[in-house]
Amino acid sequence: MSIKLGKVPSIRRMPEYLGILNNLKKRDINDISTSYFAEKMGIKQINVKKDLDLLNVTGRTGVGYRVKDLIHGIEDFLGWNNTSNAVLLGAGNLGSALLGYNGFKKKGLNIVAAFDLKVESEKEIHGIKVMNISNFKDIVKRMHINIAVLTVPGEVAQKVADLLVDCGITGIWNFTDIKLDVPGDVLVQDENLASGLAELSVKIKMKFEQKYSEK
Amino acid sequence: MSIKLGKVPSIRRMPEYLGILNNLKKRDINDISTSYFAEKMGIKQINVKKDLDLLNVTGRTGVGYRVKDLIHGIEDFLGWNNTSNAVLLGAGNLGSALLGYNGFKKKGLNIVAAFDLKVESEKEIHGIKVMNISNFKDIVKRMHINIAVLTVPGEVAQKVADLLVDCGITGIWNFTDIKLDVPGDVLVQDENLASGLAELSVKIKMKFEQKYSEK
DNA sequence: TAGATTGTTAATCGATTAACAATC
DNA sequence: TAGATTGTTAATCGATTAACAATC
Repeated sequence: MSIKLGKVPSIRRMPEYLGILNNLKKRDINDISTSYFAEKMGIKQINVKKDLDLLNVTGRTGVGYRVKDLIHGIEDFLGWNNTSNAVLLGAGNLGSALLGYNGFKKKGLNIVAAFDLKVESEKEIHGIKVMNISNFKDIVKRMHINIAVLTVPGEVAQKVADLLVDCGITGIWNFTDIKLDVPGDVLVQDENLASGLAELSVKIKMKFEQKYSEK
Repeated sequence: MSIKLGKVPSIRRMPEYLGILNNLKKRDINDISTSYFAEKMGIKQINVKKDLDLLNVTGRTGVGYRVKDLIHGIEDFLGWNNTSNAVLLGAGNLGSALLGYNGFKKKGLNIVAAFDLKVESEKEIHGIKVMNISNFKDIVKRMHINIAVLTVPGEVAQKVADLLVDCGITGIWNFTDIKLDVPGDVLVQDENLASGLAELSVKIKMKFEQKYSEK
């Protein structure tokens, strides 16, 4: 599906604003200006301004924005005010790590169950039930699941994705490095660790080369 | 440090090309065209063309590129042909998961040791030694460490980053959601899971709204 | 020769940045 | 009134896309 998103970089910055805002709230600070964010985040003030313009929030000229308004504005914008039920597929290293991450609920993601090909009898990891994948269809039918977090080994990723699609799941957060082949109405968000490492690698390489060309 | 990178999106796509290429190599396919990548990756052929133009590799008009040349070209471009030694800080859920990921070495990253605040006596996770962080300075001094993978809890992230800087480490792959405050010559690559989830959340929200406006 | 594909230059699009007016 | 900051429009920059020539 080709949804016209626009502003992807702005969207990706929103959680960082939210983190800063929640911190301010904790410290009972009620008003904040774009230049504060800019300084904290190491970006330009005008960039922050443009990002916040996407929200349905008005600031007060000469004063700034209300922290409370921005928090609501961003949660609204991201849809993090009403929680989505999610399942996790593949309770290996990475999957287990994600099950142990408590921050998801605050981010509108409620992992209700996990499934694995290898798990025989039901068990729990970090308080979340892990079942054999054969139970998947039943559970999904009973609950309203919006998102599947895919952390299975690459070799079975497509097969599991097919099952997800078959069960009517239309949002997949894909942590495998396989490019999934899914129908057009299924959303896939690829999370690729290697991209970040590639970026860092090139930066290091450039710094190194720069160092030696400076002599 | 403000290194002029240019082409960040292209750099981030390189690992995916590499994955496809290694697959082709395994299948003994020697030549490949840009349109093959485009189809596999769901992007435009001309986009692939431009990406490969960054490499020091020439194709043959009417035929395509040699798989072997592209693999070498990308590894060279990313600096993944000579391995960097790395340490990991914070052997919690995510840290342990990363220690268990075998793919890093192929990506030029060799995690030689891990450190944790809570670990008392030396132990091993996935075959990698985990020590108390008090041993950090000694170990780093003895080995040539280029990169620190930071997976500690947010509360101690800045403190640990200070230690890293103090020990002369100039490349940090930051998995915490804290914006680290480091000297200008230290490279920080932020890996922010929440950004991906934000993107997916907005897409899902838009799909939902679209669905109901279509009636 | 016809087809496929690289190589290269130009056009378009979108994100960032700049400039300045409006207003608390 | 002066200072700070939002609001808004225009300029710039970089990435993607288009077009076509060159060549195997």
